[in-house]
Amino acid sequence: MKKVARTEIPRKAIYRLSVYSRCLHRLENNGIHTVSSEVLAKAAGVKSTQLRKDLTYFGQFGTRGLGYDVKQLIEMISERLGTKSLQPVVIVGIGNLGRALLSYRGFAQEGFEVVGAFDVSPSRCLSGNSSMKVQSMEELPKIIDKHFVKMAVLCVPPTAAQEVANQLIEYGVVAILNFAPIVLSVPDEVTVNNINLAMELENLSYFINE
Amino acid sequence: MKKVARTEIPRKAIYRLSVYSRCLHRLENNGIHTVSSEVLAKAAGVKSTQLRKDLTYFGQFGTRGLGYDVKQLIEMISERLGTKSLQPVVIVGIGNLGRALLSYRGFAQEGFEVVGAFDVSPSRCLSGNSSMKVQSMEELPKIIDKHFVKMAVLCVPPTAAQEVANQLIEYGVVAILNFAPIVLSVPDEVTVNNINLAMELENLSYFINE
DNA sequence: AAATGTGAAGTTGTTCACAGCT
DNA sequence: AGCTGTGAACAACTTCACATTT
Repeated sequence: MKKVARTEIPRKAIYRLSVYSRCLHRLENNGIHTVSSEVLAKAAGVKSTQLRKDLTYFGQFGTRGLGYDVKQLIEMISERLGTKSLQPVVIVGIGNLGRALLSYRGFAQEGFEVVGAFDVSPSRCLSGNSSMKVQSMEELPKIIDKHFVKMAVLCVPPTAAQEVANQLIEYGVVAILNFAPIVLSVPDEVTVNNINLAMELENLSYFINE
Repeated sequence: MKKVARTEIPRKAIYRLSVYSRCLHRLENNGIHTVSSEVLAKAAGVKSTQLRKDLTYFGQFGTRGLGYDVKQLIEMISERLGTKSLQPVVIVGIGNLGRALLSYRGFAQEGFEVVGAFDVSPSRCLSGNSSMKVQSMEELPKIIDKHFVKMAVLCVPPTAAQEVANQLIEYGVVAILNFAPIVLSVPDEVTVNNINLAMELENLSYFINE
């Protein structure tokens, strides 16, 4: 029975908030201080009515006849998304994908700090061009505790994914970005976002046939 | 006015087809030949009514009182998804992510063959543990032509993404898996699936706050 | 005049209830 | 009896139309 007030905000609206945020940053960099829903919506690839509706889920931020204050909207969104302060993240499973994510500069840019990289056999993982040391799974609880980690990126093989997820949750993680192609079963209070490359490709494949 | 009959199939249903397919393969490996919508739905993490509805978008495949023939359903789905034969794919932009995808074994497993890897400066890309040679962008049209490539994975920096997408489309690509965090504008007949790591993280971040 | 905010209408997707096979 | 297939009810999300504010 938690997130009562929040549940009524469509999940898709929250995704769009991220898009708006990116567009707003571009506008800000171009020295633009005020933007109408019409213009921002176009930049984000949505209808202006949808943008306005999305924003009203969180309050009223515009000035009628004028539009929205770019800086203020950015503030508001990053507050609502919880990206105002650096969010600590661990990456578990340093195979090809895990390694790529470790050296992905985007994390820091978007307000996430990778505070740990873990693998069952850390020695196997040539850490590549990343400076982060890969640690064994035994260190996981320590690091999660020390940095108050709430978020994990899961790149282990599908066979290990559920077990590792269970561990993460036990140690206090409440949000998992799951790259393993299986359906994780987790308690209600844990949020899982799945990224499944094979599924995306198969989906595209469908649309190729006419 | 194309895909008239297909447009009415919800895109989400097509994604779920991929999930069902994976579950069915697991069942098949366990020597199970027949499955009810109830059981398969549970494995896929959906309601049984939804599974049945999804399948009826494509026809009738079950036997009342009995269930579905596992093998036959697998056949049907792979046919509808267009994964019966190997689908050729090119990867453009061999940075960290591109390199990871190049050495990702999942592609072949799921019916996709990477027939080319491209980058503006191929020499920069230490091809890592993959055996595939990285080629310069000039080779792109040749390879697309030679292998009848319809699908591309786009891993270039956001500033280059639109331009490269335009090229791909010009050369005949009609489906793009886009990792660049921008909204690509493409003609109607081209399908784009976006994967945006930052957005997924931000989205999770929202759910961490209670 | 210009642009937001929002109830109501419309659209899309999901679940129910049950008829219809095997 | 058991389980699929499906029209109808329902729920979620999007778009419209317009009242409201600056």
